[in-house]
Amino acid sequence: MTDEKPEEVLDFIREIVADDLRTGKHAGIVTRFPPEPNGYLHIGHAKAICLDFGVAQETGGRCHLRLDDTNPAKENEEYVESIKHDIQWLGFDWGENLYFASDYFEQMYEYACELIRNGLAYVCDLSVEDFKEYRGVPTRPGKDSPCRCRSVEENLELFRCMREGDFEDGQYVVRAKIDMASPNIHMRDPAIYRIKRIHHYRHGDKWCIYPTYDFAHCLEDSIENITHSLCTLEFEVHRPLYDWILDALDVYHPRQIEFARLNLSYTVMSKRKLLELVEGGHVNGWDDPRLPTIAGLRRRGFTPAAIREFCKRVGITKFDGLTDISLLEYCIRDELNKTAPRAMAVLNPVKLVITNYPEGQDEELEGINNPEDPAAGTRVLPFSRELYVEREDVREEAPKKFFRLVPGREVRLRYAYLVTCDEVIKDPVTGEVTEVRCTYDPDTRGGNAPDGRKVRGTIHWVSAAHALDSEMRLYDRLFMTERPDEVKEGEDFKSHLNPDSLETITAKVEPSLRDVDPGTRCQFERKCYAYIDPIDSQPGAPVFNRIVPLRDSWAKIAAKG
RNA sequence: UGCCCGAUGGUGUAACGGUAGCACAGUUGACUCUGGAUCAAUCAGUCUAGGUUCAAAUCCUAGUCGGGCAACCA
Repeated sequence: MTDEKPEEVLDFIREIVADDLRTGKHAGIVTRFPPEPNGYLHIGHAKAICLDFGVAQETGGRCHLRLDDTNPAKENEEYVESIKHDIQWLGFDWGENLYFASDYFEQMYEYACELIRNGLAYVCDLSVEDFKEYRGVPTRPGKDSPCRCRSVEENLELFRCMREGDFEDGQYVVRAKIDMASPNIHMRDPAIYRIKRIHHYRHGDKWCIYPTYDFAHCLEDSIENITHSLCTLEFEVHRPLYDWILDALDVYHPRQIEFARLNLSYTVMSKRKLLELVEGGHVNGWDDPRLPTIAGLRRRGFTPAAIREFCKRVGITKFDGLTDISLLEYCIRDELNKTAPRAMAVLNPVKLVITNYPEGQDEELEGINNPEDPAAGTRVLPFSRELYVEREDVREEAPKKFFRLVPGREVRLRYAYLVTCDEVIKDPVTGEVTEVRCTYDPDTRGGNAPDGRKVRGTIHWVSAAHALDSEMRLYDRLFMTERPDEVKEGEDFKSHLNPDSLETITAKVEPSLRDVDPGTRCQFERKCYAYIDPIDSQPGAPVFNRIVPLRDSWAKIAAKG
């Protein structure tokens, strides 16, 4: 018998990396995660983070966190801090390797000068409209800017003046001199420096010219000695430019490799749309638990491990697909099933009275904290004559396969007693069930029948006198359609918002939860996994966020009729 | 209409010229003091057409479909 582990399957990027190590192309691996600090990170970034930091970790290399802050118009410190926090929370560490693209501005300026000196860049004064006009369209070649033949000296001087602030925004731009007829638009003399009199959140007004992404990014990678520059598919067409600039400057040349970004069903992932949801008040901030932001998932109660596991299961390819949100839900359930202590909470309560239980009597029963983890121990559950049970667990009439409270049937109260339902009392006017009356079998304390009779149904309950009233937020998917991005003429993605994505209720919760620390998770048996909101909870008054419902196979049976 | 990229069950992926496998979702059954979990079974796939080869998901060509590219955004 061999117990060789099946070799972990490598995705195509890890294969390239492994090859480069094997052939000695690189002695060590250096990757980077380069977010622009203009928004909060979301689960799509988590995929990239797991890849960038993961590859480094697995190969004993390092991964830089680099804030790609080359456009001060939308960037700020709040975003920088949130990004750092989210990455750390996810479980990754950049160590000493925290960098800012803006710290390379002086070097980049020099590089641009070098390009100019080598006749590979020029200062152009075409207006934005003319710039577009000259660029042409994908199917038609562009034409050379009249500025293309400006002398090196003049270019250098103009560029210096640009930096000095002698010109208006947009008056001049520096362009790489490549090929206006290239079938790749990005090679048609792309802008590499523009004038923007905008206060930079880190460098104040030191600069009024800023490098563009295409010019800056490859140089950032080069300066940091990145070996593998991993990015998403939309940058594929930029790669020739990435390569051109590094070759033109004859500097260290990392390899850019593109992979598919993550798309998740029933949500949106673009920064612009997330911003719109936040600013439009459709959600309550960047950490709204309905959002796919890292902050939102954290607030919802997801764990870093579950998110990492999800990213691992999604894999890395060049296929731009749509991942089913149920995979994410599976990952968190899978973890929490093993780790989350159980508790009882009645979300939609109806009173149950045990008519043969002595009035005024109390007793303490023992509940198992986690059947999946004996080490989690047990806890005390107060029991009394009047309880709350779930309204949906009560029916006046029901098919045989409904193993719950129906007159004449016996069910088990979890960890308590077997009770027989005698009567379902309804409001004569509304027809709503107001109370369930049962009799209990005193010999079944703990829930076991001494005569060994089988009872199929077990339901959860909370003692009415001991119950804690707690706010609970029931979250559902933010959008009603699988691909909210796909909209009909005249619609926008917001028209697919789910109006019932948040329902706030007051639940009856077992008293053991009263003083549990905010930030902990539990499973409400038969209902859901929940997270004690660390922000809104007060001492003695926990507020619960439903992370995800438990799988509910009864719902499927019931739905089929 | 130009260029780049992609295509394997419903979904996400593996197979690196030699038996199409895994996971999620679905379905069925077993078990169960959570209609949870677990276990078992099951459904279901190589975009199309040519070519190369003893042998093609894999290599080649063409087509089809999908994605990306025309910010002085990243």
